[in-house]
Amino acid sequence: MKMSSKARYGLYVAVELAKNYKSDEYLNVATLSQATGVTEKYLEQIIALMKKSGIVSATRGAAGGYKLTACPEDITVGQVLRAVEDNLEIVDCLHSECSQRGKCVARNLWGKLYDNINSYLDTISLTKLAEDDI
Amino acid sequence: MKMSSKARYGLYVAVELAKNYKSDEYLNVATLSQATGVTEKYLEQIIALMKKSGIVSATRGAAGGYKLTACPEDITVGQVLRAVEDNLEIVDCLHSECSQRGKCVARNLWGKLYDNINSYLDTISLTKLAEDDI
DNA sequence: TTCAATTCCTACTAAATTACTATGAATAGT
DNA sequence: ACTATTCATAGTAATTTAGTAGGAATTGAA
Repeated sequence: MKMSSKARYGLYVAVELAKNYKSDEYLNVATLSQATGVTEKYLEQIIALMKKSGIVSATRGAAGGYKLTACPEDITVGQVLRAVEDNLEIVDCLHSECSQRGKCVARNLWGKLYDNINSYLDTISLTKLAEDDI
Repeated sequence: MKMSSKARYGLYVAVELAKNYKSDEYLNVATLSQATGVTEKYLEQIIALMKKSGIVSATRGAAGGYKLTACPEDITVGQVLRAVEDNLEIVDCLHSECSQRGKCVARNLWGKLYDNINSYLDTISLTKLAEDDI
């Protein structure tokens, strides 16, 4: 059970955008790539997921780039990770087949664990994360 | 971030052994395979991990097999998962390289999340799991 | 002491997933 | 029109997961 690099990079991006929030300017992917050490092309894909989930907005062309759609106090680490890590879901036996068909002892457990993880992650805002106040 | 099949199968095995705990007899891998629907050879490997971590003991030969080393009230889901899922550790940036070298904002977060997950998983005994009292 | 039943050990392999790379179209501003 | 940017999508290499396979070691019973 591991966090993907997308999860980590997603947080890096979120923190950079949080730092830039007050300026109200867009940060482009080249800048974010430099700040985070992740290639531009990979970041594009990660940021696309964040955009899709609504925590980031974008504009194209000169002076284009990305910014947060809300202030960093109001965006949580949980939101970022759920956006970026398609699989925060721990296990997909909720939807798919299972050798135990219905009587799986783990099923309920995974659900509760998922809730537990998310409610923790949702207590941490980007501001807190950036300040390492966790 | 997904639970592996080993994690799930490990729990299946643990529950079977828990059910059998009172009898004080050993359950062999063929029986466990039938009960869980997992191949014998794969189960062997999984149970080996549980044995290595000390929650299961074994004996060979006729009437051999496996049993729990403690009563099911005293063994937690956390113990099983840590035994079986080498990677409950979420991320290994604690030991290895990281594009941010030291100033990684996520590092502390992963540690706290790990603690959070484990302390939850350690509140659930095998007895509770078997009864779905989670 | 031999035999059968079992665990134990370790190497191999196929499938899936992750972590990128690559190409180019669409759009916004000057 | 031109340039700077995001957006969309396809491809690929590396890693991990999930499982197979073969046989050695041990135990208990006849």
